[in-house]
Amino acid sequence: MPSEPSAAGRPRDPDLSGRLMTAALEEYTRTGWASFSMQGVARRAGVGKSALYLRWATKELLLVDSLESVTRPLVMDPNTGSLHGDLLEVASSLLQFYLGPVGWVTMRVAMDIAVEEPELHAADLDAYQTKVVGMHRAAISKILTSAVERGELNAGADKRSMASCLFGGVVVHSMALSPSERERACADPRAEMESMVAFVVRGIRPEPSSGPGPAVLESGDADGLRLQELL
Amino acid sequence: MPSEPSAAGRPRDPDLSGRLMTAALEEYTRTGWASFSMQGVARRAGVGKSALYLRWATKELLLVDSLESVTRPLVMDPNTGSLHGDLLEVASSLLQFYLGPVGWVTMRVAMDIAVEEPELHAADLDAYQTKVVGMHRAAISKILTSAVERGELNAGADKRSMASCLFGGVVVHSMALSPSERERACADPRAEMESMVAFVVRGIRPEPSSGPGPAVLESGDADGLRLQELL
Amino acid sequence: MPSEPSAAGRPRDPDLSGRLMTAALEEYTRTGWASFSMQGVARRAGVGKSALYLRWATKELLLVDSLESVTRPLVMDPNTGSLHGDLLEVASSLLQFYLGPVGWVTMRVAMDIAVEEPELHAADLDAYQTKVVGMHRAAISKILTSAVERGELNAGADKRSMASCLFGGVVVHSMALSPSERERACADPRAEMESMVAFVVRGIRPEPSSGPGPAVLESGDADGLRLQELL
Amino acid sequence: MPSEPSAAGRPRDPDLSGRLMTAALEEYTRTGWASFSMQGVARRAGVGKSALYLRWATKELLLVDSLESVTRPLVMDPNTGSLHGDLLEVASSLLQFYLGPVGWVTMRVAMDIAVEEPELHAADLDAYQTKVVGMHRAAISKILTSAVERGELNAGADKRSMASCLFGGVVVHSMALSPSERERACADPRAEMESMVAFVVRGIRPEPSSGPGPAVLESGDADGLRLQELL
DNA sequence: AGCTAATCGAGACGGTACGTCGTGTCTTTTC
DNA sequence: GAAAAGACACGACGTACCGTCTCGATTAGCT
Repeated sequence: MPSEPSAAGRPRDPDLSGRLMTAALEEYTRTGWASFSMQGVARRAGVGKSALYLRWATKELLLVDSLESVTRPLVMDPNTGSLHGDLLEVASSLLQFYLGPVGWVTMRVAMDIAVEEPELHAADLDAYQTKVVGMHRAAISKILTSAVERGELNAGADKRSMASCLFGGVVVHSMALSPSERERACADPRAEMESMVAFVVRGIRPEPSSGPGPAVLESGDADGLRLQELL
Repeated sequence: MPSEPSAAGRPRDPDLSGRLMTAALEEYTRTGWASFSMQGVARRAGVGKSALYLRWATKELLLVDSLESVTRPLVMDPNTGSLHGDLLEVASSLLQFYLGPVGWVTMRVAMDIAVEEPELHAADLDAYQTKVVGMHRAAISKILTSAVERGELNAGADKRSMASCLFGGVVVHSMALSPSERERACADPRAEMESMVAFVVRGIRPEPSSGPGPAVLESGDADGLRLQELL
Repeated sequence: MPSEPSAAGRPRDPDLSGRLMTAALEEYTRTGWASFSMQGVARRAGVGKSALYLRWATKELLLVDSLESVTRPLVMDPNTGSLHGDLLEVASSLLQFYLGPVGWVTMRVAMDIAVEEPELHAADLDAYQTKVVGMHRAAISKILTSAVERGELNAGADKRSMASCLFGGVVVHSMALSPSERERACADPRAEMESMVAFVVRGIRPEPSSGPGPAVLESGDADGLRLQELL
Repeated sequence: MPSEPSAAGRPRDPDLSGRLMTAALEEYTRTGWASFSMQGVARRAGVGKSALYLRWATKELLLVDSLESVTRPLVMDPNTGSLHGDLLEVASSLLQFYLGPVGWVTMRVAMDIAVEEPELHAADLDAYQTKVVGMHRAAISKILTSAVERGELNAGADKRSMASCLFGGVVVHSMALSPSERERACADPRAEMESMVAFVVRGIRPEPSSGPGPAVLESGDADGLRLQELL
């Protein structure tokens, strides 16, 4: 959604906005935020800077729009009929997303927003945080609501905490993978998420009967938490 | 802890590092990350740029050190006797940490490391990651080990997923708070974390009595996930 | 006199040329030549740039037309009966002209033409030069011709040098005046030119009685003229 | 004379100012004032823009200094013993100067000064006008003063007008030459100036005896004043 | 005491990006 | 079918900061 176009005069090139957002994402993923520049995006897209500034006043706004444009297609409304199935769907989707460059960018921008003083570009970027990251957490929340309807979850449960745990778990997991693990996760995200979803679902079940016993979690390797695994 | 000083030659001004970190914090709190510049810090401190570059190679490292220097150490060694109590201690400490500017920067740098190509700055930043996140890692490892000893957690459990969920949950929670919620969370971080920790502990308990539910679906096909092709 | 309008198609807004020239003059007087821009004129007039470029190819041409439109024609056809009187008339007219903004721009453009490579803009600008400077040329030619008829000037005289001296003298004089002298010159241009014209007329008089003086030296060698080698 | 250098800190590269001025002149003569840009000068010299802006705040000041640096060597203090000889020396020197690119530039800048609003860069550029163009006119004035001492000129003569006429005549002449005439003038500037100097000297002589007679001027061609000849 | 070696202020330097502005061309709609 | 309006590629503006560098002036410990 670039800024309001006008009626009279030469109309804007309809393809250009898309090309610019694509170029912006390429630029960002290649160089990171620190070297993300309007100049660079224009260069990469083979256009003048005016074409950019006509549509987006700052590079933040450009990046936000660009991210949104590729995030939107991520439909997060599974309906497998079970809490476990729904969460597995969403979790593996999210993992796939945050393993890709757009996911990286999304998290980094979200962080930049969190770091930024509120009075600065707050208005511009807050909407983004709500839209993109919030969307993901909202998807999980929705699944939890369905679970309440099916009786799989107490109505009074803290759905926000649950959603944060799963969402955060996925994100942190995606960041902590070694290159070889990364490859494996890309190849089969559902298998990658199976264990974590099972863990979360177990926490979600409304009323656990007491009786402790041996867990059936098949673990990962139990060699303690390496630094990379933690973060 | 600025970079290794040398033996011979004129010794460093012992006060200067402190003055520079103070100036860095003033600069950061006044203008935010976006306008945080080495030049600005030097200007504010009334020194040349060399005094900065002799101690810190990048502004990230400077800021991290500066923030660290004013942060009291987290409570990372709880011993409440129960898994729930220990995790609540750690979770609230982490929340407190990631609500403050030190936590923001820490996450930012961690993300930069995760995203960065391994060959770039790896040596520089890995040391940092170890330093800052090290205590978190040690604390969580210790808690989980204690839980295994107490029989609250199966030795073969996927500790990695559990840690990711708790850690990620706390971080995401801290990022998603509105200003007013933020204030509340700062005031009483334990209350803020109570619900999430309870949820996690429930998931951790070793053996659920009943079956895991009808979660045998093979997950349909990922309709709506055109993400990969869009990148 | 904007460039040739066409017959068919949408007719030009008859008022627009005038409005544009007015806007150009406002812009020029407000900001000076350095910040005189087509864009600024278009903005001030509230029209698109095409309306300007359809009529004037360059901002010089626009400004010249605009200035011309508000300038009364010079007195360039004197007939006082004497060479001195005629030249005084023309010289003071020229002085007046080159003291005003129209004269400035005229000289600027003339210099651009003289400096420019012949193949560049030659066609465009030659027409302009003819139009603006044409009357000066006609007037001076006529005066010199009359002087020949009256016997005040030898038919074989180097009229070119004479004209250059007078014309150049006036222009240089107009450029070298201090603000206060400028004011005085505008108030009474004839008095300002009296001395110079007298000097020129003395040189023009056909035949000096005595010898030309001891000017037979072959001029030494040009010590101190290292200019050419320095370029 | 770039702006005041400082005491402390790394000293300025002593050669750089010269290289920059050379690059500036190259740039100007190649492209004219309209396309004369700091950026272009920096590019040509292979330096950053900071090196330019450190020394000259505006491109006008840069150009002025650059011109001065090549104008200074033009020693204009002939001493042939006669008015005619002195003037011929100076006139041919000036002609040579104004036929070259530096001369073009000098005149154009002088015009820009005359055109500019007084309150703008007036302080900056006025000095230049006085220094460079004034220097040339002053040289002529000095010769005239010597002529007064030798009795070749009335003490009460309007030396300013005379200087303007000769100076202006030379400049206008240099601008009005066709390419072929230009070549001829460069080859032998004294011959080119002979006629004009003779004309001026005749005007200068203190008291003409009456008696008209046939001029000895060997004219140019007498076919009227073509436009180019006038300007 | 003289030497060596580092610190430190200061600032030059080659780069690069900022966001604004102006250029001249091009592509539409409007009359 | 030209006029008019705005999009567009291009590039300069002057400022700011980057990280490296070269200075001079300190300020120690080591011969």
